[in-house]
Amino acid sequence: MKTLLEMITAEMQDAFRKAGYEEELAKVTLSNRPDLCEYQCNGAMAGAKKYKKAPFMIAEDVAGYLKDSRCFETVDVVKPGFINLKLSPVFAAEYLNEMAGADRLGVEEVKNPKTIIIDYGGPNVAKPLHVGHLRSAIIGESVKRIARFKGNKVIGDIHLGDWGYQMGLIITELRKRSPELVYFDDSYEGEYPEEAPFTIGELEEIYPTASAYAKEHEDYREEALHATYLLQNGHRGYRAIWNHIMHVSVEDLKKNYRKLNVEFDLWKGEADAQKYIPDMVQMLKDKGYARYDEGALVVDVQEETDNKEVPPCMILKSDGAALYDTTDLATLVQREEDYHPDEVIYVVDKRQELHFIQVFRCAKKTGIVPRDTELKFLGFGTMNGKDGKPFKTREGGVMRLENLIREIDEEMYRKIMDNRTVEEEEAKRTAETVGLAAIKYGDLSNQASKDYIFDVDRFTSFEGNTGPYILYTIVRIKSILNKYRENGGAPEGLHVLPAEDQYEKALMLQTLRFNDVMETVYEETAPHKICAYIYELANEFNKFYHETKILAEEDETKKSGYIALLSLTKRVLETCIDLLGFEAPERM
RNA sequence: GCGUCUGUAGCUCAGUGGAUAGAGCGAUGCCCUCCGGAGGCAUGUGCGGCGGUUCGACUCCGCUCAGACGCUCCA
Repeated sequence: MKTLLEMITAEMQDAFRKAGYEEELAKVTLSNRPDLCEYQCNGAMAGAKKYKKAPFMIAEDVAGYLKDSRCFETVDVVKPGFINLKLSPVFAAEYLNEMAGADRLGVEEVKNPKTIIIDYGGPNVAKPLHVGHLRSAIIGESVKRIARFKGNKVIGDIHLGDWGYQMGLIITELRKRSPELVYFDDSYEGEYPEEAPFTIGELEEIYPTASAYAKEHEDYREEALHATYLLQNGHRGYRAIWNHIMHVSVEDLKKNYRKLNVEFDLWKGEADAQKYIPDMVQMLKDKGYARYDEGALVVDVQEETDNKEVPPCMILKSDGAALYDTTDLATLVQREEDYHPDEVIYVVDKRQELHFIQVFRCAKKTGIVPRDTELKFLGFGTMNGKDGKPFKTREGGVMRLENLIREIDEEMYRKIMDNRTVEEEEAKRTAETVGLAAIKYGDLSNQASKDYIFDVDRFTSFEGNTGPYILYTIVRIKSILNKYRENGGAPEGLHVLPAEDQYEKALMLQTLRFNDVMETVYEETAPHKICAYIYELANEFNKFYHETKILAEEDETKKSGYIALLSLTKRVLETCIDLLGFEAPERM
């Protein structure tokens, strides 16, 4: 179904046309003066110059043709030339009922569904997830759900960092500690053990140790680099270790992402792109895109319109090794072969923007992806602590994701136990549900591209613009609907009735906005606008709730209208939080 | 040095070229306290600065100040 703005804009266009003005002026927006009206059109002012006519006159002409519209209760022309609109309560109720009966609450799918790949600029294997990985997971998951909701085919690829120097480091450190392992015996020709010679815990300790050691010891570093080289060139034993590392790491990663309610369709990584590199490099050379610069193979991506220098895209180092430019390009080759995506969205730290500009340009220029493939960079800002500096543990180290989640869950658990007496088991589960909402909402309610301050106290609060507040509102509605059911009522199939007071109308108007909000959210890839919307919606509900006796209403018809409105509000809220990537408990 | 991004209330953040720039937290004082005491009202402070475009600018453009970040062989 059409969004509300589309419907009333159509009415407005009709009126502009009938009054002899061009339709383009007939843009209707949400009012910024709720005391005066609900929706407004400012087109008369914009048209004043063109028609050499006072805006007020134009507005009056147009308003004359709106008097009979079924959409509006009032149409006022004000001061310079504003056309102020109030929605007809009957029309609003009709719209809401239509929403309630439609698929996806009336949100239309896109006309031409796209195949979209989301690249989460993945974590490195063998390193624990830390807070830096939180944002790409949370934002990517939400963007994925939003795009799917609009009818696109979306493929999420974690895109692991599984092929670089860190692998060489781990192998080297492992060799130093246990040189007797068969992987290091070059004469060994048998099968390698199925069991990995380390646990995830050990792995997580090995990497930082090796990394630190290599910085201090040049020969060790050389060895690690050589091990990396051997691995990448098919050393049997190293390849076996690599398989172990992957297996152990991925299992652990899956466990952690499951806790975040984040899912990937693909667990590809840099290693998967390797086999595409040689042909790609050859192509770049053959077609004359690549040139040698100080021994390195590069592709120029500078464009005439640039007002700054854009360094060339580096394909091979002077020693012949591939780099991350190379891998990202080869990954695009692979994706083109496997999925032929219409769009690839990279949800990565915004500091990588220049790198992706280079890769995108190179991919387009050299035909690795077709011209009309959209390559989007969705850069997110840094998650800072309360001091405004990058988030750290109290000791100043990198905060592990598990610990952060545990901290939040414990805080939620305390609050839930304080509040009311629930079984410990339920409180624990609820704490996890609410805790996740607190984290995700805290992150997503900020614009993705900006740095933000992660404030545990604020995010876990049940008051204000927080996840828990939204969940509380949903739980409250659920509770009312359950009571209604217990008293023999059936919330299903009821109809919303025209609003009779301002609180009911306000709640209806806010609920109505859902489709328009989703339009904007999708077009702008802006999950934070969902947050802003449901916060307002929750507020409107709570005001309505406070002013209205719902279950105690004696007029059964009226009561059924309230229940229908609450059911719909609940569905809108639940749909929205699902798009944000979390859910509401039954009680809290 | 060059470039990108950010700058809105004491703090954390919204804000679609339009009318009187909004929330939350914190502060002060009230009200409600009933289907879940996570509710409502009132008071106070603000668009970094200077110009320009426009009938109209937090929003677009230029300059300037401040902060963050990035600038070929690590990702």
